[in-house]
Amino acid sequence: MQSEAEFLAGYDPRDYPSVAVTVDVVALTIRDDRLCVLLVERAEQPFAGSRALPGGFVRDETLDAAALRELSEETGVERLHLEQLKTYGDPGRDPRMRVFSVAYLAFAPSLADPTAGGDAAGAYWVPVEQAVGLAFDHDTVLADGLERARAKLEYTPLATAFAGDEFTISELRQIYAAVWGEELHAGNFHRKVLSVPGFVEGTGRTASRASERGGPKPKLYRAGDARLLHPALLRPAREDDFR
Amino acid sequence: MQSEAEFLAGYDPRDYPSVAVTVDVVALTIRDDRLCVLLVERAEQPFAGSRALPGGFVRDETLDAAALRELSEETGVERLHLEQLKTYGDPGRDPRMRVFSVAYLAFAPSLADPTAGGDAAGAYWVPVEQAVGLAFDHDTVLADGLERARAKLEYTPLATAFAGDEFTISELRQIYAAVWGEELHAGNFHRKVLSVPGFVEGTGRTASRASERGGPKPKLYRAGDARLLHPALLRPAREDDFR
DNA sequence: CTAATAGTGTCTATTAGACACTATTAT
DNA sequence: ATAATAGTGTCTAATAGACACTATTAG
Repeated sequence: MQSEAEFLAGYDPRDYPSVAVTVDVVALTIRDDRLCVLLVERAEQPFAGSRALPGGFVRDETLDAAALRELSEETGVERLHLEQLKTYGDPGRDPRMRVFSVAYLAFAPSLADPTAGGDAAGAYWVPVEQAVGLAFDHDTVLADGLERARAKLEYTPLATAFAGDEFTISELRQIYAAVWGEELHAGNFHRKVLSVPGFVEGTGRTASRASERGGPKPKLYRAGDARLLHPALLRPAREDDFR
Repeated sequence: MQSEAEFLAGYDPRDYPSVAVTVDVVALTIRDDRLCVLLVERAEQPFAGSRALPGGFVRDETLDAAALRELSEETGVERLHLEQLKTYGDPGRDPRMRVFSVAYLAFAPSLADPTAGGDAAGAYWVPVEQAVGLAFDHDTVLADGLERARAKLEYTPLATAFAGDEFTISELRQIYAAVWGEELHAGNFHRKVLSVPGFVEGTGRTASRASERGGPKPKLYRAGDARLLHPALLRPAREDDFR
């Protein structure tokens, strides 16, 4: 039998049909209490002029690094949660060649408007309900990312990744409301968040100002050390989700 | 600006460095009340002679189809649950070239011993705790697959994918016990399963024989139409999982 | 007979959620 | 003053889990 070294010496990668691998990022943030996704306007073919998720070819780097790089090219990265979502590889999803796209999901605190960069003519945050008709199969990718985000808020403390370093319980509640698209009972939410060990920890400080329409000055919290919420913070059950 | 048609005519895929995409499958089943994973012994370089997850290069097909095909080559596929797990693409994870592996997770009912096929010298079911020292980064892939499987049993009815068409509540309980590695209280489990709408439905029939050590003849059930378990069937909480 | 299992009853502690209430602050 | 908010109290229904109990069957 051939040794591994002999095998590698005789191996020519060009014997195989050419494929490409890209990363695409579903980057989410909350702006004005609305869940928004980062879109770019494509300057290059294919789909020039269409809106798409930010992304690009993977270089000599890990997939995580590629996703972070593509995101950095569009927006100043601060604290950021980044996780792999799913890989899309149907033949024909890109007209150029066989392209596999590894999609990532990112949660970002509210940021300044992004700066266009790389091959994008422009980049901007768009409320998710207005993000339709995207290039490639990005409508599907976005839908999968939103479903993952909604589920993750239930059993992980990732909602804090949408907030700044310090936040109030009300701000956290508005994040949940924006992602889930449902109002949450303020009193019950407050008690629930504080009852989950490690979700948030008090800073001992208080906001310098109350909300625009009055009320006491709320206490400030920061993210705790829990990686999972136990018990979970379940979204209101809807019968038709189960069958 | 170039039209999309002009762009495609001048586009040569060979201008880009060559990469390959494979699928690897974490196929799980229950044998003798133990959770087992399907492994192959590699006949070809690299890692010839090592054990690995079954898998291979993606052809002109969807990723799902590739995973199903690779699995069929090793074992007779029956009812089977198949879902995408995660993509692994660190530079250097394959000594030949840049290889991205899209991992899949499969749940199968107990099957006959698999037949070796394709580039595998042999294929067999191995208890998961004995599946260590695998080729490539497959130890990591397996660990990720196991964690996903354990989590999915909590909030989906996928445990039924490990059972035959008809099964008893005790068989279902032993599936949970094997995947989670914990004994479950028989009485409470029984009541819980029947209380979740759509998890299982009665067949009206009864097993022809009781268990080996006596007891009443159990009723037979089949999988119901629920896609999610509500309320979920949570595994016993362990403090250190949360921080 | 003996021992194990299938399935049910009951009790307790925990939790989700509805509702109510007080104190505080912006306008 | 008015209205909205932060935070807490209380009650009810649902649930998880501990424990107990009966009936049934293999050996």
